[in-house]
Amino acid sequence: MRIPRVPNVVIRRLVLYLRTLVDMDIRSDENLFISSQELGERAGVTAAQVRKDLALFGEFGKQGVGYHALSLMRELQAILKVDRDIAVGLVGAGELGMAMTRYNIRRYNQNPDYLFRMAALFDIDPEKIGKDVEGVPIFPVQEMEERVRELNIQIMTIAVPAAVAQEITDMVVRSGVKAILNFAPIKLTVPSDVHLYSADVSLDLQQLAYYL
Amino acid sequence: MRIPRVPNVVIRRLVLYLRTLVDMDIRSDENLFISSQELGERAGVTAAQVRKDLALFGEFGKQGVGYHALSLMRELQAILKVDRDIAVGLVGAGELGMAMTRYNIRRYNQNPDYLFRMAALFDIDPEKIGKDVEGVPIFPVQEMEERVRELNIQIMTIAVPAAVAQEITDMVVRSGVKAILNFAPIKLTVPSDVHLYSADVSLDLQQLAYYL
DNA sequence: TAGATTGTTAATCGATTAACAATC
DNA sequence: TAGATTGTTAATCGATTAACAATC
Repeated sequence: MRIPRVPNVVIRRLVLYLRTLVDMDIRSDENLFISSQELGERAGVTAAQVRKDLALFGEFGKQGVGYHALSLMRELQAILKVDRDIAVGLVGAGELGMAMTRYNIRRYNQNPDYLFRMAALFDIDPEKIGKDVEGVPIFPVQEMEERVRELNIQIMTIAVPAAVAQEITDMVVRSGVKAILNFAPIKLTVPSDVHLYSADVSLDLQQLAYYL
Repeated sequence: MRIPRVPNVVIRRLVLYLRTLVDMDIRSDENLFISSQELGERAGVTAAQVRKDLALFGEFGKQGVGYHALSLMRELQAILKVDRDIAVGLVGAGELGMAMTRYNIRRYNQNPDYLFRMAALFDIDPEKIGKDVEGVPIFPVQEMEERVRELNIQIMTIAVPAAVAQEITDMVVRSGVKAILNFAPIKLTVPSDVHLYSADVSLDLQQLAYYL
């Protein structure tokens, strides 16, 4: 099936639908069907939107009945590519980086559907290098290229100070990683074939302040 | 001046413009003017968009010259209400919560333009209650309503496990806080007069996986 | 004055919602 | 069969971009 260019917002919503299904504990009922109406309500979007989004990728529903919940969950996992193990790296083993890493590891261990596996941390501090966080080794940033290849790291998380974030990003790009999740509060520049998403707590806080 | 309903995306961009100006270190030149063209380039949006966004709130520019950088910065701070001290609370003094708190405190101490002041943490763990994180006290969640009033907490950050996040949110709402930043990976429901923004790392990671 | 850049209107683009024939 | 709900087309809505007169 030919998939047209998919807007970013649609992907964001697919992730939401998937999480809604996962949280519903649908495995308890093998034969559960869910309508676009109900899925929409639970995810916080309209029924029409749900149908439109899903229709972009195929025909997953049955008229008069709805969507087979378990199948839809599997389909969404496949579309979003979260049905396979994904090795994740993190640069900057500071407070935030450590917290993120532990958080991720915990989810990975507790939830068999959560396949983001922390594979390596990178830092410049000689004090930290060689140590590990719950079994995840800390390597010197100089070894990034080598380790990315060796461990097949597909997503790199950046949690370094803003001042060095661009420099580190360039390194990550050179190491061949095509997807970056950035926590540094600064605008990063990457080549067009690299996908960057920036999560910035201080932007979020400032945004909220407007509504006070 | 009458301000029309402002779309959320515009607020998001205003925050971006403000940060761009702050990062430019414009204080070194009292008389610096910046064009919508340049500001747009630095922030990653078109010049027309910059002008349109700003025009929603007033006329800040000068034809043929551009915007007085320092004045624009002050205007944006006022519009976004980040020109005054804002007391922030956090529920869930776990790993992530602690990391966020320390991160915020550090920024507050280092940057005189960053006015989000961590005022209190809340937790249920008797081990943690009574202790403090870099001077910020940890209170029992039961005292939330009282402490919010006493400390004039305006934004509450939620960093508790997903399982109790809605329950805690209801408490936050009862305590009178009108702006919530949520880190728990779950859809929360709040009354329409409460502003909620959810930052979810696992959603971000899943979204990135699609582009692999 | 000449050149540059704003604020704003009009044109375009894209995304959401409504509606309904098809069909389980 | 009757009722329900899909997939999809058409209508609506909103946001972005282009263009340009006003003016510093």
